[in-house]
Amino acid sequence: MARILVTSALPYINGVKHLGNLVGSQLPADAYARYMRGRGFEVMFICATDEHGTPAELAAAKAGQPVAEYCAELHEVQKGLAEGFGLSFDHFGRSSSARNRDLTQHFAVRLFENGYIEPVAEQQIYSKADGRFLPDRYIEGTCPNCGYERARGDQCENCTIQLTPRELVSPRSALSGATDLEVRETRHLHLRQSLLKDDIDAWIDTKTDWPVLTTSIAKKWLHDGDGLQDRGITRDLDWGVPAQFDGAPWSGMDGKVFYVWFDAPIEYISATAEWADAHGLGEDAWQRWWRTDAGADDVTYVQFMGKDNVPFHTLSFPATLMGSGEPWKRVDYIKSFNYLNYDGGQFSTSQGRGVFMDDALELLPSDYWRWWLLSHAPESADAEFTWENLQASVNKDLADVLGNFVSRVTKFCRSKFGEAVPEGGAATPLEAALIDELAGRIRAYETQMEAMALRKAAFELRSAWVAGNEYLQEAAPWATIKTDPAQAALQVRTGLNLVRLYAVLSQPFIPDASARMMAALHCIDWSWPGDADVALAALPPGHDFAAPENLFRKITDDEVEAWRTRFAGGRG
RNA sequence: GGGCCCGUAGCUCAACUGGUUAGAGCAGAGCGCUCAUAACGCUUUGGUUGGGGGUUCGAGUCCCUCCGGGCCUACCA
Repeated sequence: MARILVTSALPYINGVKHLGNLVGSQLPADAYARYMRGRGFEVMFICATDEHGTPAELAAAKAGQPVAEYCAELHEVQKGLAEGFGLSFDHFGRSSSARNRDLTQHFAVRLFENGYIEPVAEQQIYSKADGRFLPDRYIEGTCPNCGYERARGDQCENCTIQLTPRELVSPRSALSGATDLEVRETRHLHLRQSLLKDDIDAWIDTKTDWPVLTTSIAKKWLHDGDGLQDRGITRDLDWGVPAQFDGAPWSGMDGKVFYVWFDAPIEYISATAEWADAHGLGEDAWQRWWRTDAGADDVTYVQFMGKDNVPFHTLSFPATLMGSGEPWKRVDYIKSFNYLNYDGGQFSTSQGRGVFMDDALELLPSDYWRWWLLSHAPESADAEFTWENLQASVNKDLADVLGNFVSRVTKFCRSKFGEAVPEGGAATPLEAALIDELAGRIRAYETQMEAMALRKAAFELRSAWVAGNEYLQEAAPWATIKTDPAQAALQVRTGLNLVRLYAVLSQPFIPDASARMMAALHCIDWSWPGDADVALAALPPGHDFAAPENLFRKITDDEVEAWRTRFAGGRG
């Protein structure tokens, strides 16, 4: 049977992620992975923290911690939050792992041997006061074009002109404000992706089913200006995968590390190896997911990411894999997302604007967030988070349509028949119509989930919930029971089976609620509904259950008001 | 500057390669039900598809233009 490999873009290490980050990669990847597992596929769902790079060093310095310690701590924080949101990773790794160091160095050697890496001498700005080379955007100065005094070394935010640090008037370090900057010559390794441009271009051309967002970004980079450019893949930092190591076929890279965007995607592979290590499995256990010479040919590989990550996943990472000359599995589908905005503006990590993962779990159970985020995922355009919208979705969809359905069925049964599935009655055209309706919804839901169309899948799921309420209203067992108790029993039995069906279908979106529904039904049968009529007979007469407490509470107007004020800006 | 995306009902969104009268959910109005979390069901009011021009038997969909919003532009990740 085909296997599904799912990776989520790696969340960066420098702090708790906001809901926009979550909905752009990890959460939809989780829903997809859960769905595929539910359908019976063998799934490997991989994520990790992305721990290298300048921002990590700066965040550690700000926290007054050694960078390794800082990353270890934040990794645990992010891991805990992922669990809190029910993200069902098979492994949540770290790009700073030994596995990733070894594999990153391995790829670099292979690329060098094949002529896709070369050392290049560059001039860079060194800050003596900071004791380090400064990336262009960490240099500030006055824009030579418009006179804006806080222009960055790569671009002036005021007049948008492209700059180099040496063009800035009175340049200074954005870190310390130091002005004793000097130009130093330094050598770096470059990934010669320009040599692979045509191969990548041809490969992208075969991906006609990818989102426009994905391919248009890739094509832009491939064809804009002089086409795909070579890229420096080393940096003058302490924290990262060392670029000089035993067996390196070059010299002079002492004190340098690989660029974070070189090693981060490799961590997808390394994290799978970390998974194998953690389970005491051999090399073949992870290689069958990644090496086409070790069985990965029947793997379908899907990546989830925000649109800002697309260039690295469509160009530089494929270039790394292709240039290695080794049989690595390449991505089959890239699902990319637009941005989620917060109440009329952008979520901002630096400004603390918006709702962050830790805040969210403090306010409401994860299912509430999962439902809103997934049913409003920014698939076709940027989407907007508002508290009113969250309130409306949670109260109406979860509490009223689904939660109340479970409540009315289980409590009615308890009061009239006791807490066991009642026996008797025979199906009528009413049940046949319900089955028809559900069969259509289930097939549509499958189609949308397989296409990773989360909003549409959520709509089909909700429609299936609504069908239960429509059925109950028409069947009206509270009236039937007065004249035909056996028929009322059939209607209630149908309702109880609908609860189980909803638990199975809803699990990718609201796993905790699904688990509670199944627990209340004393049921462990999570089998996917192939035929709706079979699915509605899963719980036989006599099967006992326990009517659950309300599955969802409602969000009050007072809470909405309080939260809007609290999260307007200036977090912590 | 260049490129890409978007603009559809009060709100959030649909509408396969152009094809009947532009559809849902929420909000609003009316009716019904009373098992259930004052929940549910049925009916219903809202649109000159951002403006203008063009192609076509036919345009939300294609072309031009203008307005508005967003993203990217390679050293943040």
